[in-house]
Amino acid sequence: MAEPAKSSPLSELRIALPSLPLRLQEVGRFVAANDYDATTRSMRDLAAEAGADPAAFTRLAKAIGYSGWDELRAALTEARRPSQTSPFSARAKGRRHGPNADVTLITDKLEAEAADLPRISAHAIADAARTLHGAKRIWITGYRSCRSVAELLNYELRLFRPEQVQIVGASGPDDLDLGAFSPGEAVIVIGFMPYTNASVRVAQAAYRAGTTLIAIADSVAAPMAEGADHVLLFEAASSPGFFPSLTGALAIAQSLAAVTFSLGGTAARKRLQDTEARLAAASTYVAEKG
Amino acid sequence: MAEPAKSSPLSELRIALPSLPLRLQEVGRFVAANDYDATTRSMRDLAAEAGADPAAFTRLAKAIGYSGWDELRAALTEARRPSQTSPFSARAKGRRHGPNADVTLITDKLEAEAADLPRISAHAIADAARTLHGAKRIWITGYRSCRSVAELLNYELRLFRPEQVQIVGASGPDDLDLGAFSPGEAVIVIGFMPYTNASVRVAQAAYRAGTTLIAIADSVAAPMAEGADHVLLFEAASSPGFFPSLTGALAIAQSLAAVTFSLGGTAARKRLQDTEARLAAASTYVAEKG
DNA sequence: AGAACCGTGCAACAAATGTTTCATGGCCGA
DNA sequence: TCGGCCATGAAACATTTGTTGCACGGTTCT
Repeated sequence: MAEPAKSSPLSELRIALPSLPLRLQEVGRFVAANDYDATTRSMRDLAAEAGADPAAFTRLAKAIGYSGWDELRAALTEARRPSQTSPFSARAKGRRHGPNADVTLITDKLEAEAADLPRISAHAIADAARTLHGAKRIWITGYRSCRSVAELLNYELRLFRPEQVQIVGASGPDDLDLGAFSPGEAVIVIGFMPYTNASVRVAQAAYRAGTTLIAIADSVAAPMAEGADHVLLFEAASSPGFFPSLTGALAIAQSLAAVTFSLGGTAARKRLQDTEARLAAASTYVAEKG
Repeated sequence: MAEPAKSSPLSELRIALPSLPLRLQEVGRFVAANDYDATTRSMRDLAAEAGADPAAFTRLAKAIGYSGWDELRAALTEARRPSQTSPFSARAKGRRHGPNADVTLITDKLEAEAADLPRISAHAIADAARTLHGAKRIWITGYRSCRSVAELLNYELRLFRPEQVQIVGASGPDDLDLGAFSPGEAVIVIGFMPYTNASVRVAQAAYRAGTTLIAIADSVAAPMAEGADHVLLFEAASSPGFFPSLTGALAIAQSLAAVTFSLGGTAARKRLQDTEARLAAASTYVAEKG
């Protein structure tokens, strides 16, 4: 398992796709999108559903280096075969060094993050969401790496409450927004150790302004959690790697948005539909293929 | 006698098994034990491996109530189809509308996300990281909600490779950067369905420019994955909630950065220390209390 | 413009598929 | 022991499979 990994037939297909004739690209995409049917149903059957010529499948297979459709399909079925590789196999080998050290690192990291997720307090998130639901306005803060989480939360909340949500500092220096904080509003601060001075300043301003303060942090002792009405804890340091993990923080943010949306009921749903309709009208997204 | 509920073709088979002729029992057991091969390989092929007569398979199918082997195999194929069967029946059971509905939603969401993390391909990430390690320059793209993941990846990579990493469009319109792509560089595109037109444009530009294209997506059929040298898959839709989950994408990004850092060795470590020292000198962080 | 080329759909091909028939051999009841 | 029954394997069947040759239409190069 030391070699650069034999690429799966699907990735071979994907790599070759752009350099293929138009019609072959179509069927290639169809195969990639329906690879399970590709392994089970017949070539003519697939051709009928894809609205293409049966011969195109044979030609596609040959174009990406197989002797024919039969061989491509055989490769696909082998790739799909339920692997008997137990999730512990990688760990059982227990090699910390050598060519597989990277894979081991990733596996450990993912497993640690997966183990941390269920430890997040759902009750705390639900409570915080109720607060958000009642807030007149929602401010979101996160600096450095936490900025990414802040932006996702901002993005999702604005899908159904566009005028009431914004990132601190979005329209000018952060300091300008700090003065705008007022009671009845909610401020969300995201951070973990080492804590950024700026985030603590925001938290303190929020507290002094009498807003509802929600902290997403790695510890109740975090400085931005002081005086917070809600503290949502995640595990940042249990995962290996050179940098703390933000997976937990992101999961919290997503759940927070999901419950807030749920509390919003019909009104929120309508807002979301409006937003989606506007995006569709602007043809932001790639049209779905039939 | 009432007909047993025909849950799955396999259980039908198991029930009828004892009342079958000896030879048919053998074949039936073989099918039950190798149902994946039963759906993919041919009848004669199976017969050869089972050491039985091909006709026995037709007779088996008829004996348990199917019109022939074709129909039995079709039933087995449908039973094995991956998408519809969610690994967790949590979603199947009706969502409660009581006061605990929110907590249930969060718990389900976190559990689903935790279950998806270990399914991420560590090998694919390790391969992609090796590519990043050798890249002269790294471009990162992600639009709309994926922007958050893109920014985190950008942030972490810049900690130890500051001059060689940047987000597409960071210094002006995206289009300006597209022209700057050149071989030896790597372009990372993050996206999931529905796919943004802009991200597809970036992917195509990257492909045409001959850069190494790395796609972080929810499907190998994603348009930005076409022609990609590496595709890192995450599960976006398995988690409940009004919006797809980005937890998997974030986990991938973090692992990617971690392994790339690891490959960087001493040089990367030194760069990281320099960055940290600079941040400390600017007193970005709250001083640790003794 | 002419010619060479390529992508594409159609139709015919040989091979392989699932099914059925038939002959055989063993089993049990009369 | 004979006669009917049924399970079983081998071979012949019609169908479907994947493949390939061919002609048409469009593009590109000379």
